[in-house]
Amino acid sequence: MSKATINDVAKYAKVSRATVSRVLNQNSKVDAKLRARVLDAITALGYQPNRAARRLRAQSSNVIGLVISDIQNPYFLSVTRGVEDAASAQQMSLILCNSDENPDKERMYLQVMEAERVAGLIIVPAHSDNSQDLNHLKKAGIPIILLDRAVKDVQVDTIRVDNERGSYEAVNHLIGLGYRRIATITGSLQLTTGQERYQGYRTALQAAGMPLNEALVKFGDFKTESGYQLAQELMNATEPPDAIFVANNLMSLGALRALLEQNIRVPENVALVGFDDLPWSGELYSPLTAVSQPTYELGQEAVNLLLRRLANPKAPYLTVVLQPHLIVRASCGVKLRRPANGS
Amino acid sequence: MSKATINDVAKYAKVSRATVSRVLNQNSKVDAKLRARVLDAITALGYQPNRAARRLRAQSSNVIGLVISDIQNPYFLSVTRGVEDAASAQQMSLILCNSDENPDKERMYLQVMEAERVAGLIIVPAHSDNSQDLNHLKKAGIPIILLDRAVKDVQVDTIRVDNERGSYEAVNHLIGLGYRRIATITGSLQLTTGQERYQGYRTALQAAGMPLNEALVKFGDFKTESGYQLAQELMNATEPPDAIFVANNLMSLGALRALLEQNIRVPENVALVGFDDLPWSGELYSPLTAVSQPTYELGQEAVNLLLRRLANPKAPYLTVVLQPHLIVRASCGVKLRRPANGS
DNA sequence: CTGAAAGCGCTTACAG
DNA sequence: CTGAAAGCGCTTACAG
Repeated sequence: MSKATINDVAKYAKVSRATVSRVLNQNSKVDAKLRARVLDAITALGYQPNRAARRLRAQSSNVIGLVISDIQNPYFLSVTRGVEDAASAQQMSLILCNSDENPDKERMYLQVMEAERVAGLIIVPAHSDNSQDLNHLKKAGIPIILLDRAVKDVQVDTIRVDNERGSYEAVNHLIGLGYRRIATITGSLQLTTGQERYQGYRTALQAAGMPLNEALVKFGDFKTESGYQLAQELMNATEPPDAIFVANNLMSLGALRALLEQNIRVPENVALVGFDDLPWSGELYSPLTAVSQPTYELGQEAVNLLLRRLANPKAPYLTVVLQPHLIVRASCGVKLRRPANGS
Repeated sequence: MSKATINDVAKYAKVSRATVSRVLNQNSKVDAKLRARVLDAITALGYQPNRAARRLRAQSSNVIGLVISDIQNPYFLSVTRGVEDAASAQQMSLILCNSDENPDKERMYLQVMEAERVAGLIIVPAHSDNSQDLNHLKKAGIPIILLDRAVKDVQVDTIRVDNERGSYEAVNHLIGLGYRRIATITGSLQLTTGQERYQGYRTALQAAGMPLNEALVKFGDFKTESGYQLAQELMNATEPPDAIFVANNLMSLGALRALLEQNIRVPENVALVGFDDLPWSGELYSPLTAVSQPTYELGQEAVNLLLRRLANPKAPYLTVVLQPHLIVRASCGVKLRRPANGS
């Protein structure tokens, strides 16, 4: 069965195609009788307007592009959910791509987004230097929202959390509990999240008058395996840390695995605090104290920023910063070090 | 800056639009000199073909629709990754929707898919009775691949795991360890996965000559909260079970949370085996013994089925069944009940 | 191998 | 309020 087109509907309803189009788009007045005939015809023929044709003609799209840097990361479950909900509330669809932290894949997908003439792009950039590609898209008239990470030399709307403050709080919490050899497993300094979370660690130490010990700083890549490796390195050193702040969720899981394998108890032998909460953080071997990001809201706000930009392309660029908050569970050793009712 | 079109490229390269199109689509011979001029023009103008126009004219699309039933479920991290990888290897993009287990949302999204004229649809159906919508799409010429769950009265390609065998193995493993009051928290019988996993439980009991005790059977909805609730119900009964088989990942996490809150030790007080493995199952409070599905392969195979169907629309419909396997960790109590080197 | 022309299914000034 | 007509940016027989 071939698909019904607007012509079929027009014939069936004995009106012009223009009238069918007007009924469909609801923005101009159509006589009630004609409208009824058109609606009948649509149901009778099972008509679905061809969006490719509409997009071509109207030069506007109801598709949002979403480029994620690592679709395996649970962080994006909730972010994507937020984007999807907000988009579908506006009758917009989502094209989803996974750059896999790979600049080449990212470039390819940006070309796809351009070719699709998406209404706008929400992207978690894979690196902080792709200003060229992004600016190209911007010039092509596609609004861009940067999510989670910033990019040098590109002026666009941005939504992210206050990473520095989040890790400051996490590390400060450990300091308050009396830990003195606090290590960090942090992310790549190529990413703004990596920079900012590392900075929060340093600021907290500094504010407490504690020296920065380079032997206690390990740089990972935000993936599970590096958390696993680096936790081993830290614990196998001659002077291991008494606490570790891990800069994202996957590395925290990797670190936890390494500690378990070596029978190092958390928090008795070493305390652990992570960045990014997980829905199952409370059910982990050592329930994880973590900096929780409002991930769902991050996704929603990204769409809001996009809608705002679409409504007013010349509006000044906005950076929206959401606040993370520390969720205290057992892995930081709060029960060992303080009374349970401690503030 | 307005976008370059094929006309601009043609003028710049001093050839016809047809020639530009031929260079772009690589399927017919173009003189090397002309080709070079066209390629130069494309780079010079930063030209990206408009996919909406191509789709309209060529009546073919390089977009795959993916409708997921619950995007919050970690199960789909890996499935989506598999689909994405396989699709991008074929230069195809993904439109992602989340039906949220809601038949109305699902229907709406199926309409979107039809309107987008996607090349094909991969769907995890939200209920087993939407044959009407799916058959409509099928008639409209859009190939459908059912993932994970079957639907009544609709003949299409299907990819799923052997759910009955998976839960049979899980329950049989518990029986082999000597448990005698084995409860199950299973999913809705509206879903084939719910039916099949429940059936596997019953078959295993039956094969062992054990009676089915209805007090030990609880029906959830595959979401965390129901696992939490039903585990409480089971453990608060006058005769609680000595083991629980939970029919999916989220309910397993919920059950684990309930047990932790009540200080019920796993597996010492009650053993736990789940369906669906999680990347962090080994780092859970009680490392979870679980039936692991080949989720990534499920996603990839779904795309393969789709490509096969696209290549040969009249081919007989296929159901591909992948085998799950049991991963034994601590939560089933294997160490309590058997020597560590037991087979 | 190449170009002129038709047409995919819509939307939108334009005229009435 | 309604219809005839033009045109969005492509691809693809068709002719040469």
